[in-house]
Amino acid sequence: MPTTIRDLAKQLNLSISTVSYALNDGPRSVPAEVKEKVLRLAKELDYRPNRIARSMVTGRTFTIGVVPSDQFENFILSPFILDCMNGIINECEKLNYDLLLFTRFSANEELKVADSISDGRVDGLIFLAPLLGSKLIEIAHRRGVPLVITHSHHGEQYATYTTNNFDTVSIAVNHLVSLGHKRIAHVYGKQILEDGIERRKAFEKLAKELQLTSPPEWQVPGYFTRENGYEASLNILKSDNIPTAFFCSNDEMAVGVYQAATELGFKIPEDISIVGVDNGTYGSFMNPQLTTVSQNLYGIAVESVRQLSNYIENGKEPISQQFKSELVVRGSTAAMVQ
Amino acid sequence: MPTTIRDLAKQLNLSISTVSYALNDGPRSVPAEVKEKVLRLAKELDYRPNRIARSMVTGRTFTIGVVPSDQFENFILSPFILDCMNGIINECEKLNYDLLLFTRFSANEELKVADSISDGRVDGLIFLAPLLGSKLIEIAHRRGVPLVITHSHHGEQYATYTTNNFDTVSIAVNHLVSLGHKRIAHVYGKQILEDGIERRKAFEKLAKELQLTSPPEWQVPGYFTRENGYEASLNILKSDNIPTAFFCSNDEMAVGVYQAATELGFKIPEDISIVGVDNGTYGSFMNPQLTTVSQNLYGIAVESVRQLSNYIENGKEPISQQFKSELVVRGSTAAMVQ
DNA sequence: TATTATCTGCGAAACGTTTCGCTTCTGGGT
DNA sequence: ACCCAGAAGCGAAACGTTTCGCAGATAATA
Repeated sequence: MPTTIRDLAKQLNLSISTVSYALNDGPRSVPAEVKEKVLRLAKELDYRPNRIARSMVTGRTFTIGVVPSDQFENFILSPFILDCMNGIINECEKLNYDLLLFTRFSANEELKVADSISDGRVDGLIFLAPLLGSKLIEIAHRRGVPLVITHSHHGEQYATYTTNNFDTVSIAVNHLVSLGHKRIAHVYGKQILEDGIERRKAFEKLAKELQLTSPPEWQVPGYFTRENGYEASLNILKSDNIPTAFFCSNDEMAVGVYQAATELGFKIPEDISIVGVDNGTYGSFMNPQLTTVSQNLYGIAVESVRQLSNYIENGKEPISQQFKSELVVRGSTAAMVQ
Repeated sequence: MPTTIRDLAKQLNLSISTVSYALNDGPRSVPAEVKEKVLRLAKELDYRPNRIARSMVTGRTFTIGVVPSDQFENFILSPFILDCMNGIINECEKLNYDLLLFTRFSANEELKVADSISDGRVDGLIFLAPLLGSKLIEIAHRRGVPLVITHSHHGEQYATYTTNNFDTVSIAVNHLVSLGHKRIAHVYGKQILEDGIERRKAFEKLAKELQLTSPPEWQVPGYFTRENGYEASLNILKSDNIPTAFFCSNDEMAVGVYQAATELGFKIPEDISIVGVDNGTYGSFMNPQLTTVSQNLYGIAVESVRQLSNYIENGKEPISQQFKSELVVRGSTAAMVQ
């Protein structure tokens, strides 16, 4: 029972089309007085256009869909996602898009989810760090939904916004090496996420090249979560063979290492140096503040929205981009004392 | 050019209505063979119903709108919001709703935002800790959009999901008192948010009742952000009159106090005890882990979604609820040593 | 004055569904 | 043999917009 354009037309003895032109300032002109009359009545009757009906005919929704990585409850809105979302949200606000957050990521219903993200409710999709095996992207692409991907590649045909993981790891490890560390452990991330896999490979390569001491038992899975980072590092720190530094494939796991270290009486950075990856906002919450490699999560998010929108609006193909990582030295790393 | 129901009908020499009944299993029956035929072709042609068109006729969107507090860039997706959103998202997944995140909260465009949240795209709205002066709620209500409010009241007519702020503060302060603290500072939150105002009043009342030492210069604005919490507490800690404990109206400000204290060489909790409010997930990231009063952010979010959905689906009026606060003792508080 | 543009405005189609009202057919019960 | 219920299926209305094709009136051009 909200006011419709038909109500306005009837009360003013005008045709629907004329009213529509008046309300939208086009695509045809209407005399100023008519327009004023229409707008006045519209205001009086609290008329607001039904977006669903408009979408029906225009095919546009002015909504962008965000598809977070499926399958991991903790990943839904992790601190990592928080920073991505902040960028997406702010840019969407600027570009006048709203955001449809897809919440049904249960892996066992992949086909349902696929239908859900391509049922006409969004103008385009942003995939946030999708899992490697996920078929969602391929399906959405085949169905002609404009899309971009962050923090993962998925083949040449997609526009992706990423950082170079080898550089990222290299920056972190070289920072530690420059401080005199040679005995370095690696808490690595999920091996079904591109970042997890690549960073692990990078660390292995660098360990060899730089002749680090990092036996297999020092390279442990933290699955990108604080809890697992804690457990994995606890085992190492309890053993009789202890590294002088930890490289963690993301900041959250670094938090876990902080806890394990503190619990066992190690001082950071005096006894143990720790480096993370991401530079999430909460890294500066930590005590001491975390040394990390910035991924520019915010910037990546912003750029992906921009390119997606530019494609939707102007048909300009989005261009993949690789962002630079950057060392952020804070309080969790220190030079070795012999 | 996606397949439509009309395409299916044409290819099968059936009417549109019959195809619709077959696809939806009702509301009328179709013979098993016909149904099978339809479903097979639908699959073959990758048919999926257009949700926009369906919404057009059913009036339902199976989407819930989330309206974060307007006006504060930092508040968009603060750690506080993170925990709320986690609850909302998980419950929406269960109940098969998707989430429309309204990102256009610029206060100067309040009317536009009002139109945006009531233009037919959502079945209902959740307001997250709305500002006290915001007219959005009233407008949406008047327009007949089902809505619930978290972390704020806005008059009897609304369903609200909150905690008792007096209890919350009382729990925190009494914890400190029981540890022997009498000299307590308060870093308070935004005074345009109900929680900010009420907690401040509660602290003032309690300070009087419990005969605490807490001069005006120890009651400082932190605006619910880390940065401001840092600055406000830094001033106090630099003065020659120093409290033995800080009560912070949320966890984020407590982080700021941690930093100020650490920077000036105070040890937590040996020199200074700190209590926060919220029990956000990142509280346990801190070192030492933060003693705080749990607000059950997650539970509040879940319940608000449930009630909203129950209203949408079954017309059952949502019932306001006040949640219990709970002390979470961790490492940032300790007994006074004389 | 005759001819063309330009301005107003209307009616109707279209977007892709759901669902109501009808008609026709089938089969079971008297 | 007759009646009636139920099944099967169709056509069309409806949801609320946008926009195209027309037509009549008015103004500008020759």
